[in-house]
Amino acid sequence: MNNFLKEFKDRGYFYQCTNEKELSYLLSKKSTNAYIGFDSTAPSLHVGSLLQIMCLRLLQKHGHRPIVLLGGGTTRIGDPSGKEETRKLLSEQQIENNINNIKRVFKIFLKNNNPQLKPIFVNNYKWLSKLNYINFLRDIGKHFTINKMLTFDSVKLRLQREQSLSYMEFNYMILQAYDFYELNKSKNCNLQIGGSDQWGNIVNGVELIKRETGNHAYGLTTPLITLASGAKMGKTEKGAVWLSKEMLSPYDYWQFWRNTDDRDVLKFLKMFTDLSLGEIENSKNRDINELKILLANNATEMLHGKKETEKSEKLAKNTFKENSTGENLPAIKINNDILSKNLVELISFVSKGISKSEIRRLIKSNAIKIDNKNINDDKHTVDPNLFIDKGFIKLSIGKKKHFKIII
RNA sequence: GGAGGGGUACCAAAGCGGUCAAAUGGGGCGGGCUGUAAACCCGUUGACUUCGGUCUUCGAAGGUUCGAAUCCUUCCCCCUCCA
Repeated sequence: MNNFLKEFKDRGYFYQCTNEKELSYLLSKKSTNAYIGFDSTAPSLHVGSLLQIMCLRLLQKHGHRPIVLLGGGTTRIGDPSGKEETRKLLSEQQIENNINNIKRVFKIFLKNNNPQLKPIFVNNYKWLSKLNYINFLRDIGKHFTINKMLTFDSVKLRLQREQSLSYMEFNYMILQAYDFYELNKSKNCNLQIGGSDQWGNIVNGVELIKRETGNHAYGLTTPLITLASGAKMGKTEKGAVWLSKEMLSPYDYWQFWRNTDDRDVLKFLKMFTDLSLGEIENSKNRDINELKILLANNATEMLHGKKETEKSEKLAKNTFKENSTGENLPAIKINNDILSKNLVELISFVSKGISKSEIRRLIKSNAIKIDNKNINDDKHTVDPNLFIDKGFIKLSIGKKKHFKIII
């Protein structure tokens, strides 16, 4: 088997594939251009797309060239796959902004000095917006039968559930197939990768290419990752795990990985780090918490760089080490005025966004510590003398949030 | 176009004149256990509060009533069925 495909499988990226033999041969024979389309409905991608990004990275590592399609065209339509209801339509401006933000993530993950392997960015709006309806129906539409389209899961499920599926959405798969066809012609792209829910769309593209041009193109899908807990990956209590430091701080990103379920750690090391499979195999018996740190460090470094990663690791150590004095925590400056008021006011100032009622509740439920000492009186006023020795106090809210308070 | 069903807190879903800041479940938060995991247990989950209370919520706006999430009117939105 081709090296790329082998690693693809060994890392757990593989779900299914059209004509594996031929694809394997193609990938061994020459450098191939492959594309993945990304949804541009949000200003950033989140961890849910990370597996796809890792696929492109792996591709690049094996000497193939990634094409990133940021669907300005299809985002305007909305993919019905896996969606229970019609999605909200976005304005042109929003989509453009999203695309620009998302590009930055790829520039990080797919950075490469070899000009032959640099990612190619394409926006399908460029060609989709130029389509002429009549010509499109005649040239492309003739290859699609409604009979077949109705059998695709994305369509079937919506119909079964008696949920409305607009004609617009119904056309999504044709447009995605057309994208592949277009990229095959203009960028010599012979492979499309996607999540398992994209299978139908991808196969349509493969067939369209075959019929229109006689070329052989291939599709490869990745499994849907579910966590050991059964939940979908990528969402936490705090919302989506974004791949942008504006939307999720490097520290929180690090924490996301650090908090991986025991049962998922090895799987994630394979999927989301560059550590070689051999290395991972050898570390198997290491302490589980060490492995989580290894995972967090590798994953965070890939996205946010070494410096931010080291900072995050250090901050984590500081935060969770019992009785740490807290000097390395992020500092928050307050003034004497706030200090002279009670604790509720102080916390309210430090941790914006939580209500005073909530703070009172926290205080009553023993969640608040000052210099590691519990305070459960909501009328407590912080003694300014505490600042004398060290020049700051450590304020803890629950076990995971700690602040260094300076005057 | 016709007939019916529905919009309740983060989500799902009860309530159908006062005892409703609104059952229950999920999620969140906090505590316990522990390993920043899982599982489990407990508490909590509108805001403000001098802890006595006060104020604002049940699609929107009006109205009836001592009193409305609950009744009436108009409007907006969603869904199903028929055409």
